[in-house]
Amino acid sequence: MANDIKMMIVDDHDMVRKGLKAYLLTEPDFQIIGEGANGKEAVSLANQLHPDVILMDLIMPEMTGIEATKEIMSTLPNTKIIIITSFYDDEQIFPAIEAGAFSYLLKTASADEIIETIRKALQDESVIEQKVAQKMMNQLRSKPKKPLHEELTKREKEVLLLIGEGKTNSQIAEELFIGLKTVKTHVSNILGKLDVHDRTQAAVYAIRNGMVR
Amino acid sequence: MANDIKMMIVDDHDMVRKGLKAYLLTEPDFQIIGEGANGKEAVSLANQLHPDVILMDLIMPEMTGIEATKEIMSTLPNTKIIIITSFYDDEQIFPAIEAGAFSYLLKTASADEIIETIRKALQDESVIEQKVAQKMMNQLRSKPKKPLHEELTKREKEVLLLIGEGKTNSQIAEELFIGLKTVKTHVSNILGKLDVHDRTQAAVYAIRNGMVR
DNA sequence: TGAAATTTCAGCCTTAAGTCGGAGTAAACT
DNA sequence: AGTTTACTCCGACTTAAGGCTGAAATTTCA
Repeated sequence: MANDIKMMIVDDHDMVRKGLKAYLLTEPDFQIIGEGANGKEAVSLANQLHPDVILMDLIMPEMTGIEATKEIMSTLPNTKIIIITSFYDDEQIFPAIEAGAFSYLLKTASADEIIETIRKALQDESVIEQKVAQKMMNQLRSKPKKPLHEELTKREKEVLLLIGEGKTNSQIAEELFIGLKTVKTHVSNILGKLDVHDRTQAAVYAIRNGMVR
Repeated sequence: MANDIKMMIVDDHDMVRKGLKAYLLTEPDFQIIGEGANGKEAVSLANQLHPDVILMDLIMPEMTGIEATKEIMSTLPNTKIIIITSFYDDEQIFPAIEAGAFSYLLKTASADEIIETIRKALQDESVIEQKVAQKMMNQLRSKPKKPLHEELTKREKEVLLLIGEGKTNSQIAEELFIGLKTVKTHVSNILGKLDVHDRTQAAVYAIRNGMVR
């Protein structure tokens, strides 16, 4: 029908797409016009099909949900993109919203929550899952100064990457062709910016935030 | 029916469970007798329901799939546990098999693959996804010496867990009510067994192998 | 062009981390 | 009973890590 809501589902797990479909097709006016398994597919499908709503996962091969969101928003800014991801990659929420995502749900959400989120999105109301919002608040409360992580410089990211691989300062110095003292300076700055107390915590942080691998 | 295959699905994402169900209920003799959202639920449900097959995710709150697998295998050793997890937590395969998992699939698997894997499991044939098997081979090739990790003792695992959270030796000592020297001894032994040179590498190892979180 | 940020490096100082060797106790296995 | 394994702890020693201060060269950007 003409008034049906046209939606796309983007997730690299076929069975998650099947599950979402099972959720959504209980609503008579919901129509699923396309499915994608990664960000690239999402972009090209969106440009062909012009969906009203896109349900999108974040972690996908080829192109992440965040990159895809950015691209889609640049050509189809009226599309409501709803991120549906797992509890374990929170922290991604700020980049996601910055990229243009409209709502942010967890995969643990119930059918009703998802359906409600979609309907609200069409009326320009954002939904951010309580758990995620809570985490946001905690993060903001615990370090009111730093914007989550004070942006690391390019060099600092390189150093952090090597820390996350378990390298020592002198190994890092060799690898980057700089002095040991310089590495120490970078490490000190990194620890300060990430608000952790030693390299091990920095490594944990780096891994948990997908800056390594 | 009496000859139906009784199955349980364990995953913390309701929509993944829905998707799997959609897959499985296309087979007339498949019967889903229970669903669980974490390892603890899996254990108690399994003890009540005695399923033939359990489809289990690895990363879950409360109790991981690996721990749950161990517990279930200790009381119901004839249960076929099939791990269905995402591409991003490979490396887990050795602990999973050690724990008693029978087959190991990725969430990207198709309906046919999953159904086939279940039928083979009932005939005592294991299935390990090709991509995963490939990674296994690579890992074995790169370190043929140690049996992947010389078994850590219970205490050592506790210590490693805390290292993986970025704790210092004295913090660990306090938390476990033991002396600093004792912690150092444990750390030294852990580093030796894991064949790494410092705690940061140990933390990375622990995270990558799912011993933390 | 001038200001600000980044990258590089130095010295000094403190402490956490890790190694080595030794040792006692309790529990588990043979 | 005897042996092994795990857990606990000690002392002495070496080194890597990290804090603090200061500073020069380079790049970036307004």
